[in-house]
This record gives sequence, structure tokens and C-alpha cells, in this order.
Amino acid sequence: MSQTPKQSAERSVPTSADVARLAGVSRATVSYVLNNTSSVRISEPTRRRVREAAEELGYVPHAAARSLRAGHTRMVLLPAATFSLGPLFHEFFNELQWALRRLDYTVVQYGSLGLDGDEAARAWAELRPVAVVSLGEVGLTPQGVETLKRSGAKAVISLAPRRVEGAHSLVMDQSEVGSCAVTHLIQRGRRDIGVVIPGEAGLEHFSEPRFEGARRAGAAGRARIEPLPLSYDEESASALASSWRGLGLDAVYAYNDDYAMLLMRALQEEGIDIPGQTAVIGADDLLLGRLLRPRLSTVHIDMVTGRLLAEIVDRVVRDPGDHLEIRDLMGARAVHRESS
Amino acid sequence: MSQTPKQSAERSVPTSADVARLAGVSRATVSYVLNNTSSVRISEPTRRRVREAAEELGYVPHAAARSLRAGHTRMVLLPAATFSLGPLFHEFFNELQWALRRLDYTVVQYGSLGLDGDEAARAWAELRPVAVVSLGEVGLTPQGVETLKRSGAKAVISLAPRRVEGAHSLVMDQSEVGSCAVTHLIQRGRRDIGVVIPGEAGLEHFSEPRFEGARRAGAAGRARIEPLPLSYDEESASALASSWRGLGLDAVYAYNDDYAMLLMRALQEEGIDIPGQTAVIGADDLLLGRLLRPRLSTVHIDMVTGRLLAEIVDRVVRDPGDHLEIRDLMGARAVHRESS
DNA sequence: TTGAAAGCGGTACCAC
DNA sequence: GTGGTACCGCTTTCAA
Repeated sequence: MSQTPKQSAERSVPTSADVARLAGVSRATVSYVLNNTSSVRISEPTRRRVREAAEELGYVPHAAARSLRAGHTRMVLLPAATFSLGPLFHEFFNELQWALRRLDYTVVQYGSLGLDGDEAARAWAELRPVAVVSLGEVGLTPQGVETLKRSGAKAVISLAPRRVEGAHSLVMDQSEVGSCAVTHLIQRGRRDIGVVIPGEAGLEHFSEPRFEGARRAGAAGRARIEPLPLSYDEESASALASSWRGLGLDAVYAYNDDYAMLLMRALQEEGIDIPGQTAVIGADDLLLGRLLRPRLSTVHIDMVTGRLLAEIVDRVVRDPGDHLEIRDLMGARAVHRESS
Repeated sequence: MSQTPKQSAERSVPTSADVARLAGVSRATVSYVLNNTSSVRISEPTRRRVREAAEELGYVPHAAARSLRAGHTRMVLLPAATFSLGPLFHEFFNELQWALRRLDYTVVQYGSLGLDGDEAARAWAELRPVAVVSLGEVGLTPQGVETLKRSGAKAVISLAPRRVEGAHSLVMDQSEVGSCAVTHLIQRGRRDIGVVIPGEAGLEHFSEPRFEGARRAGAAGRARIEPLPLSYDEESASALASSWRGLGLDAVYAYNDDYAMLLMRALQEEGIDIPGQTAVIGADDLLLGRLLRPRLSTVHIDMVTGRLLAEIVDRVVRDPGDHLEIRDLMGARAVHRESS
């Protein structure tokens, strides 16, 4: 106490040297014991002394020092979504994290809100992650990928709707969703189809490909496709609904179930019969869609399992030369209920 | 190419020494230039040469090396939710991250799925975060807090419903939500009140305090409170609904709007009049709750702004002695619509 | 079985 | 103005 006045207030962080001193051994021995290094034999009494000393001091190894020495990390960086992607992605994320941890990776989500693609890539690269798995919330550019790889990332994997030069692209083709929805509507005999474009920022990476797929299916089926901007609030929905009759549409694909439910209710308030006058279909197959009347038709999405993706990450990390290219990470199929 | 055979395959990560070599200066100079160190004057030509060299090599500083030298990081670690907390928390999270970045912190979410409180605290401590802000998804124990502080964390802030010894607890009192809901039902003349307990794992940290608040309000208002386990799927809801008449309840507080919508629909299918025979109230004021008929009554929650919390984090980091204790981070008020 | 020491990448003090 | 260099905490080779 008299030695270091500030000790109690801000006692310094214990290091392996402190553990060594307390146990009466060298730092090397501490390292061997705490890492269970198998290539070296340490006597049981020594091990016990070291462990007790570490315990007593509350020693926690310094990850930065360790990885600095090792020359690499086991960190997998996931750019964090800046918005809610819904329960589907959330479950996928959890699964991925869990599976990666089992493979002994440290999983970290890096919030990149307000950074553009290249700034973000630099920020991530400073942490020297061994892998980056992007769902496409922040635009990953070819330069960004180059930055990451140059900084030691073995795997840069993009699940974005669009391929990114240099990255291992596991194309999760969102356009399939829009295509499915519109094809379904056409099969139900509709020809004038509105497609909702969410007004919320950050959703473009999903909504654009979905719209593109819708347009493609519309062209193939000789249907008219009409883009319909819509914000996720009641005012926007009722504004759109009140102008509905003038649009001459007999069906609408509403981006996802949330938007579909919102719009369907607004159309009903306007006295428009669903599906008689207008068919409605959403996407993502939310439970709540089954609770409205009529029950909401939707596009069900089968996501790749997190476990599978974790294995892919691990494989690419171990052999970066392996230029695999996996498609069909996502299956999409229309589910007909009552609204279409 | 002939110099280093593996160059293209795995050229090594450029360091400040490489930049120095290319620019023909010392590592010290590189550091001064790239950090704009104001205490030292570097000539403009030198600065340019250094910057160009860094650019050419694609140099990105190594965060671990930097923080090792500095003795501290600017990392704020947020234990990542293992489940979806809904749009309310999501927005709060985004705001917090954005505000912390503006204060020059690096925000990182650490996925802790499958780790218990103390394991998780150790894992976090290895990264030497300067602050940890927990929403209570993973149990923060007093030992965990101690581990973090000993490892150099200046601020350990808990937004959990329960206070945690040693941490700066910013109590976000979820019990207020349950209490509001039940008080509202009692005011509407109900006396036999069911309270839904979600079956989903990971929600206990929220559902238990909400139930506790409900019980408290029930006792105060001389109402009977009946716990009702319910999983988030249609089977579970219709099973509960089919046994409803035997339960003798005239109202139900259904944890949140999602569960409320699910249960309300199941009750309607069973021919039970809402709110005539049974009043229903949810919580979180989701937009979708207004789309069902009758419109769902709910408890609206006013969250603390992320900006405010970021400022609190910053203050505690700068002055860890500041033992502030803020309450009322969350306001809750019942919103009467048609279902109650 | 254990210890001494080099070195990972960056920073900052001190000398020139 | 710029360079030399010690040091942050940890791992690992080599020697004892």
C-alpha cells in the first residue's frame, strides 16, 4: 500500500510476468502451462503453482500481444447490419457465430454505420481479421477487398446479391425472391403488377435485386411492372392506397411481409377487395402474415445454414487458393395463401 | 517475381518499416507523419514521400501493435444479442454505435452465444476494451465485472433489468412494462389476468422482469395473475386458446405485441370475443399491431437515446470514479386501442 | 524441466 | 527535422 499509492484505485493490469513472479518461475513457463503446450513437459507442482498464481491475480491474456507475436489472428469480422434484417437473417447470424466459435474463431461484429466501403474496409483491416463475411450491408468494393487481403485476411466472403471482384462471392440471389413473387402473380392470372420499393435507407441492397428479379419475371410473362415507393408507416401506406384505383393494377408484390401487411390493410381500408380486385404477396414468410385476413401469400426463403457457411469460411481460411464459388445459397418458393 | 516466389500468392503484410524503407526515412518519421503528430515538425516533401509510400504499399496500421504500445484501446465492446430484440432495440443500438464512433471509439459487438457469464467476461477481457456496455443478454456477474475492470476496462455499464455489483448500472426497468400493462387492464375493469411467458430461450432477461411487474401491479389492484407459457408458433397458440374457457380469465397481457397478435388471433379462431370476453394487451407498440382487428392495445416504450448513453460511456471512461447511477432510462405507458 | 532472449508492429523519448 | 532505440505482452527457439 505504501509502495504504490494509486494501487487500489487503478492497480495495473496483471501480465504473464506478474504471474511468473508470483509463481516463482519464468514467463516462458507461464506461457507453456497456460497454453497447455504439448511439446514441452512441465512438472505437476509447477503447473499448479502457475495456475494458482494466475487465478489469484485474475490474469487474462492480452489478445493483441498474442496475435502480434503469432502474426495472425483467429478473428472473423462480420460487418454489422445497420438495420434490422428480420428474424430470418438473425437466426442465420446466430447460427454462423455459434458454428464459427466451435471452430475456434473469435467472432466480432463491426458496426460500420456511417462509413463508406473503402473507409470501412480500412477500419476492419486494422483489426487484422483472418476472415471477413459481409452480407452486403456496406458496399464492399474491389479495392476494399484488396485492402483486406493485403492486411492478411485469408478469406473475404461476400453474401451480397452482387458479386464483388476479388472476394469469394457466395451469391445470395435476392432477385430470385422478386422473380418468384411475380411469377406466382402471373400464374394467378395477373398482368398489371405493382412492386413496392421500400423508402427506408439501407434496404437498397435487398430491394434493388428483388425489384430487378420482379422486372425480369414480368418481362418473361408479358406483365406490366410498376415500381411503387413506400415508406414503412401508415401515412405512406394510406397515401398509396388512396391513389390505387388510378394506377390500374391488379396485383402487388410488396417487397416483404411487413410492407405487404401494411399495404394490404391500407388497401382494405380503401375498400379494395383482396384478392378480388388486387392480389397481394409479400416475402420472408413471417408468422404474422398468417394472422391477417385474408392470409398473406408470401415467398418462403430457405437460407443456407450458418453451420455450412462456417465450414466454408474455415476451408477458405485454411486454403485461400481454393477458389470455390457456391451458388444457390438461398432457395425461394412462392407460398400461396389467400391474398393472391 | 524471381526474387520471392510466393510473393503473389502470399505477399506479406506491409508494415511501417516497409513504408519507411520505400520513402527513405525512419520508422519514427512514418509514425509522425501518418499520425499528424503535432509536437514534431516534418517537412512537407518528406510528408508527401511518406504518404505516397504508404498509399503505394496499401499500408494499414496494425491496431493490436498500436494498442499494445499505447497500453489501452478505444474499443467499446457490446455483447451481441443472441436473439432479435425487435426494432426498438435495434434502432437504439444503431444510434449508440453511431454516437460512439463520433466520439472516436471503435465499436465492436462480440457474439457470446453459448458462453456463460464468466467465460464471456474473460473472452471480452482478452480484447482489453476500454468499456463494455451490456444489455443483459448474457449474465454479467460481479466476478465478470471484476475481471473486466482488472483487465483495464474503465467503464462496465449494464442496462440489464437487474443491477450488477461493481458495474455502472443504468437500470432499464422492464418490470415497468408489465406493471403498466396490468394496471391498464385493471383500470378497464378486469380482475382475472393471464400473463404470457414466452417459451423461447434467451428472452428470460426480459420476460421475467415484465412478469414480475405484472404480478406487482396485480397484487396492488387485487387482481388474479396467471402465468401462461406460450411458444411463438401457431400450435402453441391454438393449444392455449382451446383451453382458454377453462382458465376463467377476462384479460391477458401477452409479453409483447408479437405474442399478443399471435394469441389474439388464436382466441378469435376459438370464437372468443376480443375485448368482450377477453381483453388483450401487448407491448413495444409495433406498427403491425394497428393492422389487426380489433387494433391491439399495447405498452409504448420510450427508450433512452443512443446519443445520451454514448455520452455517459465517454464520461465514465474519462472519469471512472464518477459513480453515477441513472434511472428512468425507459419510460413506459399503456396505449389504449380496441383490444382492451 | 526451466530460463534467457529475440522479435512481432508501432510509438515516443532523446540525441544529433 | 529526422533517426536510433527502448518498450508494450506474449510466444517460441535454443541452451542449460
